[in-house]
Amino acid sequence: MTTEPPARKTRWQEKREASYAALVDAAMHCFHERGYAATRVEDIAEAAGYTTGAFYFHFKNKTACFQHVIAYRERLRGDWQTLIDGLDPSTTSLEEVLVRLFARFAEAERGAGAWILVMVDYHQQHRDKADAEALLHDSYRRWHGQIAEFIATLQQRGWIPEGRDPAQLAADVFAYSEGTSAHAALYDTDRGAALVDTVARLLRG
Amino acid sequence: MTTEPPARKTRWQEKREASYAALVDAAMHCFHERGYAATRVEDIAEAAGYTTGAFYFHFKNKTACFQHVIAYRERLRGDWQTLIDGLDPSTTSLEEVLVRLFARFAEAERGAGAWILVMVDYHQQHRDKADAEALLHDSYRRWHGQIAEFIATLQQRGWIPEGRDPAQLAADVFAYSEGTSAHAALYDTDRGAALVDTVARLLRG
Amino acid sequence: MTTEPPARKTRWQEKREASYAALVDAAMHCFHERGYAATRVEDIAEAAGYTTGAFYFHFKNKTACFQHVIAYRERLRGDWQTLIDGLDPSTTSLEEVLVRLFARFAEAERGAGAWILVMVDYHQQHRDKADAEALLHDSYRRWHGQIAEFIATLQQRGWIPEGRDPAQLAADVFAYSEGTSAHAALYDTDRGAALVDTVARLLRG
Amino acid sequence: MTTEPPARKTRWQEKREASYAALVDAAMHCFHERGYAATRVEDIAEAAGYTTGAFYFHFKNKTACFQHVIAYRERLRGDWQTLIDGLDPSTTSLEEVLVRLFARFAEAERGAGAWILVMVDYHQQHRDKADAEALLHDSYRRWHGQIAEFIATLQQRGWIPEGRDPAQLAADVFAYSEGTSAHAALYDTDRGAALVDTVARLLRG
DNA sequence: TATGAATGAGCTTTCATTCAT
DNA sequence: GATGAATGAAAGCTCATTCAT
Repeated sequence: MTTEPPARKTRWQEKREASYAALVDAAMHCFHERGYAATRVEDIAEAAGYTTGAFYFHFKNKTACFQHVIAYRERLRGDWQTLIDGLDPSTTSLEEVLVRLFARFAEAERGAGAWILVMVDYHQQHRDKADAEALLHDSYRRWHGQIAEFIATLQQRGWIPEGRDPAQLAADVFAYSEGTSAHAALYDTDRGAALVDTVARLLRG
Repeated sequence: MTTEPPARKTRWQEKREASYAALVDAAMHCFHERGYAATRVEDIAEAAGYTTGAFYFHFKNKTACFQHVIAYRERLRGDWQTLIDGLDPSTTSLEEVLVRLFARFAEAERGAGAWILVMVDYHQQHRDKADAEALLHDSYRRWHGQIAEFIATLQQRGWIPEGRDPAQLAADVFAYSEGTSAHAALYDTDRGAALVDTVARLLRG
Repeated sequence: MTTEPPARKTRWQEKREASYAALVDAAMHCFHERGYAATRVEDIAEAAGYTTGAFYFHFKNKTACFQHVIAYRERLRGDWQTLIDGLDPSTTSLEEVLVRLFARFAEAERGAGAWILVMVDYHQQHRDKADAEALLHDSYRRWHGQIAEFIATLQQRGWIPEGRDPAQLAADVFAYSEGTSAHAALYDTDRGAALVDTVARLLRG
Repeated sequence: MTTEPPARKTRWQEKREASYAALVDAAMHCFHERGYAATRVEDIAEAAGYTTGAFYFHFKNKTACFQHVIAYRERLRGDWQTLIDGLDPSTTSLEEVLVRLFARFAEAERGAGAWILVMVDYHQQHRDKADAEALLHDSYRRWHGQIAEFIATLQQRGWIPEGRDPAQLAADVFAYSEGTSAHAALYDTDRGAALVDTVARLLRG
């Protein structure tokens, strides 16, 4: 009988979540297109169809918004490590696995790739603000952890030789991948060409 | 008879060159410490012992100043490719060469390393300004060209197997190196550890 | 037969009055703690256990709310002039009367003393808005009138000499009292010390 | 021979001091007319004939500007305590002294009287900012100290009976005076009427 | 050459108020 | 009666750049 109050609350909740989602997504794309510093709060709000007031209803400030974007990206990434479930080295080469993987990431990023640039931009604006930087570290740790796990699986399942430390391989592959991303964006370099090939070389040792 | 005017002119020139040099060097260090966007013109002038007026006497604007810093860094780098003149694979391992190389670069940078961060920062502030970006491309081309040349020499002199395209190897090594730099700065990651080792692996194929 | 509608109406009225009372009281305390300008409408609503919407149901705007607080304070003050009913100069000294009086006011204020600060704050935000200021004048007139009446009684009942104009004495005592309040708040001065003593001197002439 | 550099420096200095003086004076008048909170930085700059940028060249922020205004007012006040040098109780009554004194203060304030209102306003905006408040305390201490000294002189020179503590008398007179100022401004009360008379009563005990 | 006061556009953030539900 | 998401108009402050000297 008293189902109305909860229903009402849900309405607000839905509305709130919808506008929040729109803002976070808009923020991600604005940051991607213009960089962190050059993106004005108003740009984000406008891109989401709201005003700056709405922005500050959802986020304490621009920094906080960025941190929500980081979390959003992790959610988008999903559990990509299951990508090789059911695959086998005898039928699917390492290169093929990598091609699928990068394709998956590209798709999950929804057009907002080369994110390393945004991370650098954010970092440059928050030098020596310990808590703002801590977020970056945590984010890296999670990413890196997932990659290392995945590499360990590749080793166990016979795609690549065992022996090398998965954590180190993960750091290498991650750094190389982001280095090429950055160079492609900064220097108009061709990233795709050798990416898979070189990553495969790194992994095989 | 009229030896004074030229002498005076020289004095002025010297003074001018001295202040120019001080400003460019100060700019490099400021950009390194705070990033491009966060560095104020006054910071640079002050660090060099001058005022903003002097800055604008030497540079059209902040962007132009950055471009002079880029050129300055190239000058600092010098002709590092001669580093292996007189060395031999039989007495000096590839790893040793790389260690010396990175040491040399570190020294030439005068404490202003992880420059990739600054490049990204600059890039983010100049999106879609064709001429500002062109500078970056040129700068990359020169760097990359030198590295490729050096790698070709390593191949010819027997440090690494021939066969792979030096240009591609250069791109890979460069990207990997800068990726680790960025990760070290952003995520408080340990760069030195595997750097030489992984670069050697990349080069050896 | 139709006893329900009136009952219901009463319920609503009660509810309405309860929330109104809560809001006015919360407003008084917020204004006291943070000043008029620095108090946000949301602060008041929150302190009363409601939301801004409820606030605007009861008050046209922040200014109107303040005016209700003024009226509330007058109600709280009550008919303090009866405080000396039954007392006599032969058994109760002027100083004793004053001590009781200030104690009574302090109690009625419910912790929200030094109200002069809030009045000034409100006044500063409403310069040249005639109607907003008129409220202050009326409020003063009532306060001052009550004090003058009380002083006249003190004269008639023999606590203080007759002769001086009660209205002027009231203005003096009021101004002195509020001056010390303000100084105590602004300059961390000790108010209590000489208050009663000096007021007594003023009254005795 | 080399008198030019100092001369040049003086030029800048003069210019700087002129604009500083204009800004401080404009700030005082704006604060007086609109209160502290309601005065925008742009109002001050504009009133002085400059832009907000110039304002921030001279003051770190609005708070700092206010503090300079406080110092300015102390300078304006000058050494008013010498006002009775050469006067004598036998030829000049206490009331006459007070009239001259208040006239002197009114003149020194250059139209920016009832400053207590601005002080309250400032105080309300800086609650619990220890350093901002410390300034108020210091300012009070100096004012109060001067008044106490002056009252001691009045006692020694025979204008008022000795016996009462000059510090306490100073606190009383100061509080009363500012209380009437505030009431006059807030409640459109007539201040001048009894001011001198009541202050004299307070001083005579 | 170099100074440094001044400009002015731009950005982040706050908050009284509204309104559909 | 009450909710709370959203608006929009400020306001404080920063900083690249200019210019008279």
